[in-house]
Amino acid sequence: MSTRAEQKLLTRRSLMDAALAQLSPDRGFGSLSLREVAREAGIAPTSFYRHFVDLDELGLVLVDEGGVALRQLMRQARKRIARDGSAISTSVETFMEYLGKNANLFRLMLRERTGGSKPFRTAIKAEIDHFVTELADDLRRFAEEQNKPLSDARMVAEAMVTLVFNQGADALDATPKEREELKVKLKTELRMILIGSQMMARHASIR
Amino acid sequence: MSTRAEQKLLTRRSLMDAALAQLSPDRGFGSLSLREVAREAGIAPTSFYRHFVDLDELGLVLVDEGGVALRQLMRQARKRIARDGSAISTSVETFMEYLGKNANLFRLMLRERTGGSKPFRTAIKAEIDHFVTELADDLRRFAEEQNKPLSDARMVAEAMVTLVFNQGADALDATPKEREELKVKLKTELRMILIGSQMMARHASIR
DNA sequence: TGTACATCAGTGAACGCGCGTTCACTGATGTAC
DNA sequence: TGTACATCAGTGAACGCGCGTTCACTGATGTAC
Repeated sequence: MSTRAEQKLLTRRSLMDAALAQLSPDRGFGSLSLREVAREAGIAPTSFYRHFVDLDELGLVLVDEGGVALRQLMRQARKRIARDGSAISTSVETFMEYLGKNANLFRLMLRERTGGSKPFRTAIKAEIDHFVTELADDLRRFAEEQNKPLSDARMVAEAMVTLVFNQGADALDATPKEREELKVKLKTELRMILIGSQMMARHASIR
Repeated sequence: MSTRAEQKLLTRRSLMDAALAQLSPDRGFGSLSLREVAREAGIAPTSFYRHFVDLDELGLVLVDEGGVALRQLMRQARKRIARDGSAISTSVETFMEYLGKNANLFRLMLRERTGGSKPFRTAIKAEIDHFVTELADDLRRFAEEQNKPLSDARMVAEAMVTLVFNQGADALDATPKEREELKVKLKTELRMILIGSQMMARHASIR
């Protein structure tokens, strides 16, 4: 690849990093300004337009990256579960690890899920939906392997993802100690849902 | 009360209503401007300062109103459960009814819970926390009455509230048909958690 | 390899706009006597 | 009840500011021959 094109990609990346860097518990993507992002990236405001038509376009690319992170997370969790067992505990640990490594990327996904512009919400919903679908598949597979049928796998997956993402948002702003408590709580809650679903399946099959 | 003071209260109310009216799936409280709110309320921008020091102060008053709505909701649900039984189903129905009647008030609570300024998040968290505490009390009481002990009542209440609020946020922007599906899903998920908790309590007591 | 031309990422000046906030004001309402 | 004064909700002009966006430009990099 030519030097010029490489340089362009580097600048593009620094714009995206600049936007991510400005996110915080107090500041959502919607409160960023183009000038601010360009300033943080070290380029003139007008140069921004060489890379994106507006801030929203940049945001959507970040959401794509968030989706990639989610898929990586899912793959990593599967690998570890295959090795260590303990699906719930391992999943929660893996999730929290990814959360720490990509704090602002997750912050974007968690916060703009509600409250962003329409294309934003749609894009994030699509990523999460994909995640839920994969989780539901896994749940069905585990249920079959262990011969413990469960009821409404998709619903179970949705509820689990809702709880994980919400506690994840809390974990982002929590102290390490609080984070550990959140993990314990999260694992317990996920277990409740799983057991509840198994009981409902058993009860339904007896009828 | 004198005419002047009454009029002032009316203006204050119309400022609050104006702010609420501007909220939508696309627009959070953070994107409102003082001038916009004053315009919508039909007063000069400068008159705003006769009522609030800034928009955030107005927002916090709205959060208080949200808290009041939550407590009303809780009281109403208790009354209906006492009459009709079916705690989960009745609670979900009552919640959705309140959601419809105070859409933008709930939108504020649901969205600014993450993403608003610090005092905002703190105030909303306090309201939700109160709600969770009351729910946990109810859950314990029901468990005792029905002689079906449950494990970690507070955790159960938190998980339930998380699910209810998240689906509530979705319900706000859903068609009536989707809303009905959300209700069914929500009831099933809450049942899973409750049953799961009961099973965990039983298992723990056997040991 | 050297030369002449094309491309294009990044620039700086300039624009109009809505914003939050200040200030001195107005005139209706309220109060004291 | 009537009069003189005080209060204060609402006003309109004015301010400085950061914003997004346009435009014609520069000069290094890339390409054709």
